[in-house]
Amino acid sequence: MYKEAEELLRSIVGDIEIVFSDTPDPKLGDFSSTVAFTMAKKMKKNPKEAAEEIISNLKTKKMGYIKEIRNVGPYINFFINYDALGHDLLKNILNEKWEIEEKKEKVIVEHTSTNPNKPLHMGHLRNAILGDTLARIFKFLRYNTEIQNYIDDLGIQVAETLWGYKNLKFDENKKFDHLLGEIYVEVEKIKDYKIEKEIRALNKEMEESGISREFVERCLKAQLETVSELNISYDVLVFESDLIRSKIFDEAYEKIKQSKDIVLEEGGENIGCLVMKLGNIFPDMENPDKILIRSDGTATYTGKDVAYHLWKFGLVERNMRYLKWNSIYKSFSEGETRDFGNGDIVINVIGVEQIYPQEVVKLSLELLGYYEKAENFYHLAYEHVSLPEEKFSGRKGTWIGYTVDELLEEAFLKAKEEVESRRSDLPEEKKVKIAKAVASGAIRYNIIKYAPEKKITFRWKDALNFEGDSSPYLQYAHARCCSILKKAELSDFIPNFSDSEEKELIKTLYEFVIETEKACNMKRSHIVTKYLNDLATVFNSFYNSLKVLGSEKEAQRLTLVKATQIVLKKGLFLLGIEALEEM
RNA sequence: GGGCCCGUAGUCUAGUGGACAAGGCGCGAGGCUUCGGACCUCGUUUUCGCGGGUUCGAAACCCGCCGGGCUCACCA
Repeated sequence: MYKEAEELLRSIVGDIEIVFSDTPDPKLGDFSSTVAFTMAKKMKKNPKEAAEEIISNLKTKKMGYIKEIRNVGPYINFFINYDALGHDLLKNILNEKWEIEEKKEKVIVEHTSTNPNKPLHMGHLRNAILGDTLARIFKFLRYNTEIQNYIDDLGIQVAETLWGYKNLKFDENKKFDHLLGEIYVEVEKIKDYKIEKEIRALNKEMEESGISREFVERCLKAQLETVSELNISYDVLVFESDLIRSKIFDEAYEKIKQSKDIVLEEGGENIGCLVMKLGNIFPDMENPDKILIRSDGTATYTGKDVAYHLWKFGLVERNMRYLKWNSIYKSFSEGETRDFGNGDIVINVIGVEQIYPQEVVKLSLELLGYYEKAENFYHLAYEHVSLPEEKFSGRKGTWIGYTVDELLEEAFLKAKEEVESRRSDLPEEKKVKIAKAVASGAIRYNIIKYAPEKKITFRWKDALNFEGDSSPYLQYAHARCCSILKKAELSDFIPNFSDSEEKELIKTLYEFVIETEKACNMKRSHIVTKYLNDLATVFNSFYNSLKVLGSEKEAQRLTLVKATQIVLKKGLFLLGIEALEEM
């Protein structure tokens, strides 16, 4: 439809930018273009005359989904042939034909990547939800998509927790990640010089003998249980220890040394370090050099990240082996070979505080001559979730009381209460199922609806809001569709979409793929939530003012309901939210 | 100090050059003999942080301020 309008205009105005926007009132048209403003200059006329001239030239053109083109002052307004559009669109939606072409690029989305020594809290959750949702959008748009979760199993945080686990007494009956979280907070509190020394020794032992692997996996398993309640999963868990053992990092460091801008310092304060020279790129910085390998030969965080990304982009020969762990693969010392990594596009969901180090990783790709890879390296930076009073801190333990498990439990209780009061007729099992889906959906929606660069202050009132701009609002609209559809059979009809509510619904349904593509291109998933909320609003309005069952136009309205149900279900799936048939 | 991000009604947010700035929450008034009231309709409240500029047109783009945050380690 928009394509048709663009082609029509293009044939008159030539090569200038054409964008469409909604009109303020459907009486003026269904959508409009402002090309007349741009053309007015070229034609040396006023915009209104330019618009009139463009229209007069379009008069002779053949039109399909466009019924009429008219100018309102300088605006060129299009009227949609809803019968034609509705007929074809509904047919496609009912067959789930989205007309999306298969992409040849492989996309790797890395998200979560939480240290495996604590339970997930709201801050981690935003990361996981942003990543999972974006990956779902990429998959829907037919990209080959791989989701990675990077497990830093050799870090000092794990060492501290392992030390505490061995030396301190705690309630062993707790969920393992919660237990470790409390241990970690305690160790941070009591650690002195002597303990720190022991922890460092333990950390060294971990790196050399792999004694922490089982411990880390137990914690990871508990974390994965939590996110799976929110329909979040991964394709592969990449353990840092395996990247080291498989010598992928070594190979990557050899490669890095080949760049003339990454040098082994022979003097100065960084003597003995492998350093990325960024003076030309950041001339204003006091100390623009970035150390990748320390003078003692160990890699810095950024150094490891550069190496990891050479692997992600398929730029090292060596690979790891993998074992299937439930439905997810994990890297392991033995197992099968799999084609993980080797991506064309890499998206990292990492907090805003890492904008600079992420920029350095991108620059390293450029310095090594991989310009195309650098171009396809995206840091999806998101702002943090904070409590009204302070920030979440793993060390200080401000997350206690706000873990994802506690949030889920709280949301479930609230949802269960709602279901009880509305649907006491349902069997217990069903009520629980609905309450779970409502709780999980409400949490996901409440986080993904904000633009990533917005800070979120966590308030129970908002997180447990089941009305208005929320997931239950969408789920309810879907359940309504299902309820109607249960009462009648679909049948053929001759299109006659004459009511404004029908038209509005068709137009909104048409926008689904367009909006999803926009969300994908901009890497902003909240565009999808906005769209679905609009769709549900338009549908509810349609539902309230027009009768479906028993009306003269039952067949076509029923088909509209069916199409709405399918799009809502698909859209909710993109958000990782279950589309309930009743609630 | 350099770089980046945020500032839109009481409150939270959408809106990266177009027609009167759009929603949610809150508050107020209505709507089931009607396909499910987790809904709908109407009302309330905004000099889009401030001051310049560019443009036929600016919440959006440029410059300068103000307020808040992040960042500039051989830390992770």
